[in-house]
Amino acid sequence: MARPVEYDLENVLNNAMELFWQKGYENVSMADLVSHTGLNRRTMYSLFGDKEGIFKDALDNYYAKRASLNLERLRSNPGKKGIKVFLERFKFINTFRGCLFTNCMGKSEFMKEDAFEIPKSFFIQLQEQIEKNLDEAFEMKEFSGDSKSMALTIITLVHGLNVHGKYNHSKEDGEIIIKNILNMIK
Amino acid sequence: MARPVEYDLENVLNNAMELFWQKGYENVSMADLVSHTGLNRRTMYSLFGDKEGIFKDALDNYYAKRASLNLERLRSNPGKKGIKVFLERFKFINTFRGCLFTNCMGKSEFMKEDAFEIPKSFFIQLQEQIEKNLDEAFEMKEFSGDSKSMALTIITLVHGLNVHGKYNHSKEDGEIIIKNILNMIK
DNA sequence: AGAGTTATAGAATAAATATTCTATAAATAA
DNA sequence: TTATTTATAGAATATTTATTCTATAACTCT
Repeated sequence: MARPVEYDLENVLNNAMELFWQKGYENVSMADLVSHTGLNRRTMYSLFGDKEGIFKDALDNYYAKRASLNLERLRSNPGKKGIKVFLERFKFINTFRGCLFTNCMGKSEFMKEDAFEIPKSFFIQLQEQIEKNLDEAFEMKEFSGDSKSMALTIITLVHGLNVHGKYNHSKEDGEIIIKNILNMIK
Repeated sequence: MARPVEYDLENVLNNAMELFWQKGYENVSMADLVSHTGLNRRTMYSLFGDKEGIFKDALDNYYAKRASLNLERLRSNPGKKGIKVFLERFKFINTFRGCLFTNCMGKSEFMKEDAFEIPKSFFIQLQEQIEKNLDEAFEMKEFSGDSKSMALTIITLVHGLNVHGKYNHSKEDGEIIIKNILNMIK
């Protein structure tokens, strides 16, 4: 019926996500988005409405394609194993650019926007899932202690790891902390 | 010799700092700075050069007036006591706006700028001082373990606390983590 | 008092950047 | 084929926001 699209939405969102991740919302211009996604300026607006629309869809994409994998890793490996698998992904993070979600907290008034619900609910789910894994670990005699408090400590260390990595580009530090966390679970 | 100033530099820097802290570098306009500092536009430029100059001086001010106090608390209270005093300040943070330094990582290319040295060296000093306090704690039989690894874990939890507080405005969470850290030192 | 110096006020300018507009192109269904 | 629909290209416009300019004010030293 109409001219077929030349872009791949998947690709467009991934490229936009990378830009926002690398530079932060306010430091990405529409010109950047146009040149890095290859998408036409006008098409951009008709697809996403405005810059904030692109941003929100990029966050959705990040959740769907990356962040939610962390939940999956925990769910599909019950008990301590899941936490180990989850944490070990951080060893392969070598760009030290932190977490897209957390980096975006710099966006003006972000915490009051709808889009903030995406990261917020993700971290709530993540913490709950870690707690669930710790409860399973308790059943499996791998852990004894307060699973709620330990889950909170773990999620805090994960946040901290993302920040520390930006100040100190040391791969060993990540490994040490991951090892320490796993040692705390016993 | 010349017309006397009407502003108070101390105040100007504090107000600028508050703005950058609250909104992030790119979301603060010169108009904001002018209206919130009460300083004249032109005077602003002659004092600081440009917006980045104001930002850099605000970071210096933050270090001099606030951040460095954390080092002092650790230094003046040897051993575990210092870590306790240092951590307990976080109980009184109820605005959940995170750490000015870390929030600024959203500034474009911040990590490649000179100003980045201010927070970077601060966190290095902080981690070293925590390690020193742990070594003292060891001498005082308050702690036995790897002070290097424990200092790294503590600094990471402090970073994490700042991030977690943004997602979850719970005062109890901070207290739980602080309690947990102190329990780890034994 | 008057010259010299720096501060202030707010308008004017300049630069960056989000958004819209004017064509034109490529497809399909009738 | 032709009408219709949506995509693309890139220029044009809007807006926002950093920076500079033109006066004018307030002080001190001679």
